[in-house]
Amino acid sequence: MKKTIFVFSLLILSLLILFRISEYAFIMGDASIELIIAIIALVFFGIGLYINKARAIPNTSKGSEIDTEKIKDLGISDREYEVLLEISNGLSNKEIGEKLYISESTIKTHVSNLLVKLNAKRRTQAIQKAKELQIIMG
Amino acid sequence: MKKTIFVFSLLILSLLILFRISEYAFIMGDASIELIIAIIALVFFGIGLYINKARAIPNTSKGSEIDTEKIKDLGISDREYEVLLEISNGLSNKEIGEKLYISESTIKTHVSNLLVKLNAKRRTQAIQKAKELQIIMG
DNA sequence: ATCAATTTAGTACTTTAGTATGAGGGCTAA
DNA sequence: TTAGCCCTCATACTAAAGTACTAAATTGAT
Repeated sequence: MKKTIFVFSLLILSLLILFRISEYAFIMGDASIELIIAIIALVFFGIGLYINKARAIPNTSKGSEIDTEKIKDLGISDREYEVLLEISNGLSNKEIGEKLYISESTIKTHVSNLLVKLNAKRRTQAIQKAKELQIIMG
Repeated sequence: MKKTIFVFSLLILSLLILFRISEYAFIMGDASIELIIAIIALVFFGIGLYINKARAIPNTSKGSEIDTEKIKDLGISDREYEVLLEISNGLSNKEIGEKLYISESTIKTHVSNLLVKLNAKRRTQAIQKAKELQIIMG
């Protein structure tokens, strides 16, 4: 939700800025207008790409966005979610610790909390449940 | 592949057309340049959206089929594949054994073989690699 | 400033997972 | 029939994973 708002704000902002640039184009002369148009085309092309990247990558046909709300409902903290992602990438506790620059011991704490919150007995089950709940991508 | 070529051809064509339009803009007068820029922005925004949609769809509809050939190429046997599926369902070795009516010890053998064949160190990594190879569904 | 939640980390312990090896029986193609 | 793979199971390990605490520093909100 916040992301969508952010993206559209950015879009509007870009529009305003580009109109500003187009005013300068009058001063600079007609020769550079085509270049500015090309830049505008590229920028909006990029924005178009970015927006769909955020919502088009995942598993099934349409409703494949990550349910940020559900993560909060489950009481999963930011750090716990990071750990969850690394678990689904197949990393061991030790490897996750090294990647996030914290001790393996801390990872164990996070994992234990995750298992309770996801009602899972094992990390593999946590992966499966997290996918069902659409809080991670398959 | 053909789609990508088509899309990029369309992109280049659009660019040429838009430059043509920009020439008319000189004739039409400076007042409409901002409008043309807006149109260009919108068009390329749309193209950006379309491209990612075009590559997101095959990722789901086409890419969600199981590659039976690859399973054989990896030398994964029928029984091993069954075990792999249960692993991705989050079951423990003991639970898999009970479900398939064989001992946990046998499951361990299958799992060990799977890990070698999938070049994985852990069962979680095996899940991730199996997905990458499209031999199981996400 | 205080309260609640988060993040970090430790110890000590139990439980799964995974490795290495051996071994018997079944099926199939040469 | 023999060579080769597959499935089964076992023992004896080692290595991860997970539990159950305790506890301190940080941060955000009231």
